[in-house]
Amino acid sequence: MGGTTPEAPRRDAQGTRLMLLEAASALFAERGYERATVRDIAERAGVNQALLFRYFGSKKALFGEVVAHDGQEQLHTTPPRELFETALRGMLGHGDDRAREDRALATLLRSVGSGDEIGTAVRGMGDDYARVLASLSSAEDRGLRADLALSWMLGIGLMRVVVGKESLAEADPDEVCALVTGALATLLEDLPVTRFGDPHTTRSADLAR
Amino acid sequence: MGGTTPEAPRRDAQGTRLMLLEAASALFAERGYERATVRDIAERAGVNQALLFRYFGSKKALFGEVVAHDGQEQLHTTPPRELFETALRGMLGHGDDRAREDRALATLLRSVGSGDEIGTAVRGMGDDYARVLASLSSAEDRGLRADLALSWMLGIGLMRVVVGKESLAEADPDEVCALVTGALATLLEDLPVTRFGDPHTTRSADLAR
DNA sequence: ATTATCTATAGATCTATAGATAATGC
DNA sequence: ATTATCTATAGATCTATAGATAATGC
Repeated sequence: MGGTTPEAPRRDAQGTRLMLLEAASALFAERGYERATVRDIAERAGVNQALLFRYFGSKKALFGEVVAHDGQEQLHTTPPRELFETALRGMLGHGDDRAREDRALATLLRSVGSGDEIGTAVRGMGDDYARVLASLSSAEDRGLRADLALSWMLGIGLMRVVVGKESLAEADPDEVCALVTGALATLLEDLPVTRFGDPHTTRSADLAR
Repeated sequence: MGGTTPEAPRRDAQGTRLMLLEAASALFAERGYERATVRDIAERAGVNQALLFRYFGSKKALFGEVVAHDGQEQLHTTPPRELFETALRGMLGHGDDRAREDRALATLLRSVGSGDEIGTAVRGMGDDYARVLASLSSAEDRGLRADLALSWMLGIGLMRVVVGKESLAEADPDEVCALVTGALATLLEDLPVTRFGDPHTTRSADLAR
């Protein structure tokens, strides 16, 4: 996390912007919109908090950029068929070594109930995920089925990341994936089912990172 | 909702306490812990905000009482086998005519990410639900399976109540129940499966209220 | 007299801005 | 000279408390 400081010049608007974006991405995912204060974000980025407003205008605008960027990143780097399992494994992984792509849904979760405008920003990301998942079914109600699958993933993230339920936190991610994808096979017929202990399907998502 | 004002005496500590509890229950479910301010709660109860601190000590303590009470109410009035579908239908119902029992999980959802102490208060309720659901399976990993089922219910509530996804909001509750309980049949073998259009299973939960 | 209720306000945040300071590029 | 960065602070909340006011019971 810290080792890649790119030896930036002392005055670099573009670099400072990126530092703020990265710090905001991490803190929003960690604490949600409201509890991540602009002062905390600026401090983590190593700059003064006034710069946040200079470069992004407002806290809300910064949040919008973070959500859009992080969400798109995971969507664009993951094949549709693997999206569900990749995102699910991102949720099941440990909070500390969470990669940037995996923050997107955690940010959504932790920012729930932070006002309507935030909800709107967050809804766009959910829509993008649901659209991809809907392509995995040919049923007439595939939109509903995709939303149900996404709901499950978010619910698991909710229990794991936010509520901190032990049985989910300590469970073998392979076993969780197997149970979930097995049950979901009736909903999304084109979803690859993780078989418990199958080295190919269980590894492919990990390698994709 | 409003019509049952019991013509209370003008000075009634016990009555005021209950008014505050009811107002807090509604507002916490509507906005979550942080966005429901003590002033809003007091105003809704029709009393001065200082009384909230007199009768409950702190906002956190009030939240704890609300969560404990509302959660227990639904758990005690619903048979285990019907708990999942009843709670799920409570999530799918409209926000306005939400009954008191159905607020419990909505409160949990909207208060996500509101600090560790709130998370702890809320975790207790989740544990109670999970314990009941675990009794519906005889598998060795029934704890995990129950948590996964609860996760799904919360995730659906998240999409429906908080994110406001249309396809879930507008979908026929019967159809949603059928899809979910069908997929969950592999997880909790003792869960009654809602068949689409079956008058008995689809009504029983509604009558239970 | 007791005590439920209200007034007034302390004290702690948090977002956002105006304007001063200082590091760079010419 | 330009502009990235920082200082200082306005202005808006929100929780919580101390003490005044007023409605009840004896």
